[in-house]
Amino acid sequence: MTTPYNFPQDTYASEIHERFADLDAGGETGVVVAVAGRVMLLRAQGKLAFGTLVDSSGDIQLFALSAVTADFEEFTKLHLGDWVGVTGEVVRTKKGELSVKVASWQVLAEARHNFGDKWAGISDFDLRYRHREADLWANPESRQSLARRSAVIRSLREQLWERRFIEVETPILNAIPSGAAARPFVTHHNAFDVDFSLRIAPELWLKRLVVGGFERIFEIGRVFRNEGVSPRHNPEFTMIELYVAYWDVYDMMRLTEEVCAGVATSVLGTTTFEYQGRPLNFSAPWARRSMSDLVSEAVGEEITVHSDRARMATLLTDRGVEVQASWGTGRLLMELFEVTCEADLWDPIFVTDFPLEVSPLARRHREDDLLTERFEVYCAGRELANGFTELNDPDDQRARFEDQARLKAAGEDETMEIDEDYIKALEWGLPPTAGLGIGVDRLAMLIADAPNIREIIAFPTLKPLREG
RNA sequence: GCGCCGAUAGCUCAAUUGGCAGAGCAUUUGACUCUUAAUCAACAGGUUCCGGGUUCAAGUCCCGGUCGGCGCACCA
Repeated sequence: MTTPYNFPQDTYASEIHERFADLDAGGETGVVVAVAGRVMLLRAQGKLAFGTLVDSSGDIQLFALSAVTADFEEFTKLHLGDWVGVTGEVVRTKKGELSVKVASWQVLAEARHNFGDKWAGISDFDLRYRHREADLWANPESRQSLARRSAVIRSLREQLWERRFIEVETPILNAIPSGAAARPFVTHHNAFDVDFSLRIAPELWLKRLVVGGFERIFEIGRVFRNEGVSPRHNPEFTMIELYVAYWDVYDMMRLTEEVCAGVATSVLGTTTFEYQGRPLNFSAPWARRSMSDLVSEAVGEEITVHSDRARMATLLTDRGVEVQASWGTGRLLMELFEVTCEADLWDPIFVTDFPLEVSPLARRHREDDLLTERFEVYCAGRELANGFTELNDPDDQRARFEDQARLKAAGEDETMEIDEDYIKALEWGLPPTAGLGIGVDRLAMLIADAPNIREIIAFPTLKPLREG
């Protein structure tokens, strides 16, 4: 079948509804429009036919008559899902349905597969994710989820632009993956004959740009972590990281709650909304609690990084966690937090004062040597963001990397590698700086009320089907 | 990677205790000048995810595998 190379569409379904809302049943307008979309319903009835044309804005009825419509017989044989371009007058039928009275029409593209049951659509997860294009068309809520994701990212950019941030890009191919504790994907560069890792975080590169003089920067980009999938984890996901010179973690907390609340306002028009049937309040300011406060409350006794290690280990063992010999009180505190608190945190909250032991890139707390000026935001029982006053002392940074190396030697799987280039960058002078990372997919999940991260990723990572 | 659950027509789903594999929609054919998930009539549509096994008989029971969902782990 030869199909046209273009079609002079001049309006959308929703525009027709807005413009001719007042037209009476049986009324004519004399206005000829050219609309395009897919035919999703078709009711042929002898010498009349009614179709429902769906475009990106909504739907409009097509009203075809054998006396008026070119190639009427063929029109009645259109398949559901076919793209058509239609030209005709806007009328309202006797029964009151606003319609385009089809004068001429053409198939723009055939649909050789159907879009599922016209009532139930497509619900099989495997089919939906492997052929997302069909899911997106068949299930408007899928399209809405992705549209909301897009609106979230747009809002983030706009709010940062308003605050004089500039957007930058840093390498995805890295000789040394760093900036987080995670296993990387490894790939190979042929010309250099060397292996590169896909980035697990852009963090170190971004701070090097601050050293270079960019005082307010952000990057929105894909990061890759070689780990399992879950309703909240995709091996490649989108992260926004931003850095502000001269700020500390407390300045960054204010920005975090403002920007996230701003996203909710611009996408949903409110900072109070429902996530999975439960009210969620994004209104700033957000609660702030130290990790040790939360843990102490949960276990019913005072626990801090200065607590007795054996006691903390016992508390963890009682809760079924296998305690490693290499863990200090900092790691134990965080493990306790994860076991006793994380899942119960619903409205966004800054969990502050992270142990130094688990925060190799964050600056030492000004009031406690075993803590850092680091927070993580938890919301709906999961981590949403991570921020801190950046460690800008090259000597301390070297010592932290060396601690990581010791952990690796002690058998820890995921630790940071010593990055000499990064230490050298710090030696050129990183001003006091605060940094923030937000999991964009997770933020989008909350805003789009998506139960599963795959819903807000256009093409989530799937296991390929094996041959045979 | 481990555990639980699932996979039946293009789509959405049925199928009693192990007893001839079905419906609606879509497709095909026909009727119909105001339909709204149009209606009516008819035809067609199956490697019951794949491979073994038990049985007179397997969609159903058993074993192995594939993919997916959820939980755990890994990870944030």
